[in-house]
Amino acid sequence: MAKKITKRENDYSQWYLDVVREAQLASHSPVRGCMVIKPNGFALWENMQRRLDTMFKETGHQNAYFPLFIPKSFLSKEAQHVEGFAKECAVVTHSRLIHSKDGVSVDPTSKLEEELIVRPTSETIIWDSYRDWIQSYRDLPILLNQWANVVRWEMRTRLFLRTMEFLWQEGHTAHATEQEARDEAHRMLEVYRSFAEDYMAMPVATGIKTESERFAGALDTYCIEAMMQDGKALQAGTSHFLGQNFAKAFDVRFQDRDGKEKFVWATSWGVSTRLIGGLIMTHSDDNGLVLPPRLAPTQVVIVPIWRNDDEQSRVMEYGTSILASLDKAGIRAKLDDRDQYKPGWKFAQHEVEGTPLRIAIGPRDVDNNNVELARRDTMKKEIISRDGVEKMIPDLLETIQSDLLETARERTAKQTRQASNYEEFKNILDTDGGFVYAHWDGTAETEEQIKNETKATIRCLPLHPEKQPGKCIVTGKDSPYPVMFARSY
RNA sequence: CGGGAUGUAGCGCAGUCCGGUAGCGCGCCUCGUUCGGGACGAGGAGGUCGCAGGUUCAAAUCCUGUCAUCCCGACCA
Repeated sequence: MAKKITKRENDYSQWYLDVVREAQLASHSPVRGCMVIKPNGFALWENMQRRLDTMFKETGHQNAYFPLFIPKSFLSKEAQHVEGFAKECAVVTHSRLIHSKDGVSVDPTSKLEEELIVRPTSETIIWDSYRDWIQSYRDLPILLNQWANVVRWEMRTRLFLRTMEFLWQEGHTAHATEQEARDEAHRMLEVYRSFAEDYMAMPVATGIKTESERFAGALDTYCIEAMMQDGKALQAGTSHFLGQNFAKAFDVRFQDRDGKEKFVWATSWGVSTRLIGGLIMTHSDDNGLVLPPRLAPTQVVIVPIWRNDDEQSRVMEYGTSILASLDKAGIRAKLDDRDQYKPGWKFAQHEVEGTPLRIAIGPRDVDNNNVELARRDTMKKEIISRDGVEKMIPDLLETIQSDLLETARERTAKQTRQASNYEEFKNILDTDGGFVYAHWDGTAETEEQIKNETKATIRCLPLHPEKQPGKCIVTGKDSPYPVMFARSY
């Protein structure tokens, strides 16, 4: 079984690539650093998208769409923002090809007056529009989201975790008051936290980024951080309080109730296809992908078993009725009736693709009015009565969902440690990795030193710090509370 | 972008040192037997050896360049 997948303990990176390939989620494309998302992977993304989209709508947001191309001049309007993205932008300089000896080449006469940047994120082009949309406090708040692709010219890429082009959603909101904008940034962080935990079954730490880790152009960046099986952290989502930086850069003002003209307050927030990488590295095992039922494209697969035509028709009739029951119960179920594959092959295939539940039915089961039920997460099998299927399966799927979260929580808890001095800190990172809480003196210099010496960064500071004074593990200076470090993806 | 490794059929690999016109396993196609954990037999298809130059009578093999992937650094969601 699962002979094509490298064991995690042997080579975690290779295991990850093997799972992505064998579960047919994505493959490398002819374009460096870009990926082809295959139907299995995209179906998973669609389920994530659908749920997130609902959550955005429930919190009062609407979808819109802004252009892929951003005039170069827009990007230079917010100084911090430019600095953050300048090194990783794709630039469109020409608009035409001409025939040449080797096929086609760029027509030098088609050079653009103003070059266009392929969006690395859309703050600038959106705030340019907001200037026209906002005159009065009555026009606020604006609560928009867009589903889009963005491009960041990365040096080193990994499928889903870091690709040059990726799919994401970016929320961009405009508010009359600072408090309202801060509340929005927190509200969306909470949406991300509950999506990660309740749907992905991926426990996350929430917190606030240090100055050096925060989004270019933001005053505060809030994040959800997840711990992967190999002890490395993954930034899974961010929500930014942008203050009035973009309003000032794009001159977006409104007249308030008091008659005065004021700059608008802003937030932005996003999660990307990187979440799929997090999902894989949270639950999957040496047999392949493990998917949480709430997001799995197929929640239950029915594998029929037969030896001859007579058995085939009996088993298929039985399977079809079970499929109908599951459909009625609102379960995403599939009857795998492909005749060219044997049952054993199908078992292995659905296993590697992460289908949460498998029902196997053969002539014996038809005679006894039974089904064989197998859980992907625990690999345990049991025989149950067919009559209980439509009642039991939905409950079992929810059990799997909560078991996955619980297992991941326990693992993350084991991977979360305290370090009281620098030696211990380094030792934990070099042996087990994971989240390490330690005292820090609050300076960027110390943060930088720790990063250079240990490769660990401050993943986040607590949102609601409790006083727990101590001494910085590097400088010995006073620290009000420990902060969370980890090596990260 | 720097250091190391790798690139040969859809996937995994051998062949490269010592140049002589490409092979193995899985998968794929046909037929038959099979079918409760990746079936078996027989027959068959599939590769400009990552790409581009060069050396040579002759290049998967030697030389140069380039691209991609993996690992390690710098950068990042």
